Amino acid sequence: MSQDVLSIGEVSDRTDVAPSALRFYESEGLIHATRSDGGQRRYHRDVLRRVSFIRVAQRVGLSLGEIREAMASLPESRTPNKEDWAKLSRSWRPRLDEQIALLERLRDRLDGCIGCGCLSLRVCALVNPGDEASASGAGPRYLLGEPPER
Amino acid sequence: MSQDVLSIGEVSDRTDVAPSALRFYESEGLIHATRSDGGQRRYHRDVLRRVSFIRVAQRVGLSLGEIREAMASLPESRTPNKEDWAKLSRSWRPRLDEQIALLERLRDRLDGCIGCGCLSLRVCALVNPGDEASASGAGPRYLLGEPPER
DNA sequence: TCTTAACTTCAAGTGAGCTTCAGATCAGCC
DNA sequence: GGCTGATCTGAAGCTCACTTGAAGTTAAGA
Repeated sequence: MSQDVLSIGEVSDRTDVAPSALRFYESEGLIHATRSDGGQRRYHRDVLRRVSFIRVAQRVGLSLGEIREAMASLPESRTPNKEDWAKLSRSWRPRLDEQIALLERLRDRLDGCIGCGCLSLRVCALVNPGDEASASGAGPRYLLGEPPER
Repeated sequence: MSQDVLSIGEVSDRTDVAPSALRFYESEGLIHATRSDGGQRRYHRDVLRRVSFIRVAQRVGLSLGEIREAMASLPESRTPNKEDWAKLSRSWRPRLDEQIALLERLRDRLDGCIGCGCLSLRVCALVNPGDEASASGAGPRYLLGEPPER
């Protein structure tokens, strides 16, 4: 088949994404397919990039909903080009930086913090890393010099 | 109540973990409680540390099953001390390092890779970061200098 | 033409990690 | 003793991201 259109099996083989997942993505509005005379899915090569984008975006931590939203910003009037995709994924940068920073904090504080009483408090930055208020406000007690609980 | 034993509400308040989740953890064998005469759960202060450990371990990416397994290595004969917990969490270090490295690779290659044709191939390291064979074997095509697909 | 692998749909199932609900009981305080 | 909020159990429900199954159809190669 492989000239201009791809069957679901070919897309599956080339993206390493199961046919069932591709059908699921279609049902969720993430990818699109035309149909053969007999009703089988026929994909434009473009879908390979979309599927790959989905997989990478998932690794970045995006939900399928967020990914659909992100892809909605691609140009509809023409096939998205390299720069369109690159622009889209550059927007992940802050998110990635944040995630990396979180993991590094986790790693670097592990030794000093895990065993201490502060872990039993809801204000600890390790336990509630997303809690900005606690991080800059009340603050992790072990950083503020409060005695551990026990 | 707060002297030596804690009610489920108190544990919930202090760990910011819902009572339903605490019951669930108990049913999964992750934490333990004694009972009052009337049958209500009574927790030893120790449970605060266990619950906090569970939450932090989840952030590191462990499943509840792995966490249960990890905690099984804690001494049963005595209340685990700071060093016991610290030792346990130090074992996360390689895992954290690995995760951080993965995200950094992702971040650093994003610009050069996302838009390129290699993303449609199953060998791309961004798409299949866990695939050791492809990473060191066939290798990401964009690194090997193959022309992009389109 | 025949064969058969690949494809179709729709509904139901999976697994992780909980939450919600209903109806009943418990515990702390006046 | 009585009130009221906290807690109990067990079953069912939920979200996410898919997979599986059944029963039937299509399409590519000999």
